[in-house]
Amino acid sequence: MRFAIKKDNKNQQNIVEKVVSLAKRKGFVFQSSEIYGGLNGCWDYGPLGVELLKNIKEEWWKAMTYREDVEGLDAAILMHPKVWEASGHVENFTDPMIDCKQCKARYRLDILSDAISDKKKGKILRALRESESIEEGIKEKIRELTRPFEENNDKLTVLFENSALAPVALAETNCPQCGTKGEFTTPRSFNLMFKTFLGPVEQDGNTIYLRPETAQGIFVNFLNVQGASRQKLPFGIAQIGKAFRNEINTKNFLFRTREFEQMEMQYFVKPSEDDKWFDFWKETRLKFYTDLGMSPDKLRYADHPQDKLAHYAKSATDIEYLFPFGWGEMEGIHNRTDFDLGRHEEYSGKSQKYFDEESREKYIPFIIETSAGASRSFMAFLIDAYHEEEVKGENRVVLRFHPKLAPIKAAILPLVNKDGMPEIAKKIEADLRPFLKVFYDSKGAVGRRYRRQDEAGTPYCITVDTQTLEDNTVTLRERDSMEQTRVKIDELLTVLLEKLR
RNA sequence: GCGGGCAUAACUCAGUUGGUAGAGUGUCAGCUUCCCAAGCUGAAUGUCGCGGGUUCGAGUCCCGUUGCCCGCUCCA
Repeated sequence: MRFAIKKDNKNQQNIVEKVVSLAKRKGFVFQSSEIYGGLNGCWDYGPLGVELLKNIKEEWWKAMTYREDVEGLDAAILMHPKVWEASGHVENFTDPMIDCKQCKARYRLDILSDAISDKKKGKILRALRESESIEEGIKEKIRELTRPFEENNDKLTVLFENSALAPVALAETNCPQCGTKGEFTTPRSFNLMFKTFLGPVEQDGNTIYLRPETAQGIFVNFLNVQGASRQKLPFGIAQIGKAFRNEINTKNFLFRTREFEQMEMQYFVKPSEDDKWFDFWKETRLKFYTDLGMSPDKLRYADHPQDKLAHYAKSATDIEYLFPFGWGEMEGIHNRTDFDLGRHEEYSGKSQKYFDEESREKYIPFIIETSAGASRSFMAFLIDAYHEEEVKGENRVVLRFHPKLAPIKAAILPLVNKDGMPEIAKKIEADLRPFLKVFYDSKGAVGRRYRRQDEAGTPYCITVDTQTLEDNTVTLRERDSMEQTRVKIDELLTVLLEKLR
């Protein structure tokens, strides 16, 4: 999750702006709830966008589940609250944080509380009790909460833990770094998980979360899938789905959003074979992007240094793409060891061990995770495809998608709107439509229609012309080279299916 | 969360010291058109992001708010 910024790159930044503008105009991406002023960090996929996204997911799904050793899964977004305790998400992301307005230092509230001496806490308490600017109701609350700790200032942490009292207590507290008194922002929880309630009543006991990652749905189903599919180690479980993180900041168009889609595959291996499979998937996953036409020189691995690893990981690598704003993570490959299954065994009380027939041993498998961002890949494929070039003094904008990813596979165009050409073109459209996403366009000069398709990334245009009337052939115009060949109408589907592979 | 910039038609933008909202592109209808966006004719579209305020009068000035972009912070 690192993010390198490339400075002084106005030109490159322009490309994001151009792509965002094109994305809206052509119907790839719209801002969520735009007519109401937009919703921070949320985006909608339009007609072309949803096709591109679907194609990316489909290629990923094939790359994964068409293997004999990977099974598919689609787990619920809502999961038992204990899952997030076991995963560490509850523990690691519920800390209220505050900033000193003066020196901008940021503190976890409990750590700030620890940094204040017991004597000082007692002083704060006295100040609060005597203060004339505090409402009687809050004073009563202070007395009620602190009465049990009158003899023991150490327990006065409660002043900072209670959400009603914390702002009052902070007003009497000095910043440990700069010493300024009471200049803190209001405490806010930085837990990244979206909360909601199961059932109609909003109360503490029924709090549940929107999943912040899809991985846990796979972990808790490990033995279900293994048993049902009769897979033996090593094998994987693949899943595509939405995940939600209540990010503090959203950023860079689709790069950091609060709602996003993941394409995750968790590969379960013998503990001794973890390094081997980590390397295997690292290599395999990079190839996925280059096979779909992404520029190899804009892709790289970014290994996480050993001392910066997440609590669950033994080793980790990101596959990064060189976005116009710098290198950014598209996919993470992690060796999660036996951490996740071990924790779920501990928290659920259900054994998560796998019985290895060969060695006659029972053990918790290690997990190699490949976790790709569908939304981020979408953005990378879109930006990577974007090209501007000069053709006869004109600027041509063309999206050079790999044919497998192109939203529209072919456009059918009558050269002119007469002499029976539209009728023939309509017939071709009807014949192709059951097999391919095609588009019919007869409006304006043919050159203009070609350019419209270039902007949509359509790899082929089929043009019905005078010669068609004579010999039943059509012009097949290729997007990138703009070259034209003639193809018999009868052979069109076969030729296209071959070219689009 | 902090600091800075921006917000006018679908897109890119203009709009002088406050005085009835514009251009280009695109879109649509018709004509024209035999291969790479600029032919002809016509048409539609904006409570100038939203909410207040100042003023006889606000796209323009002030305050707030939302969104986008940049930097910092954050990103198990």
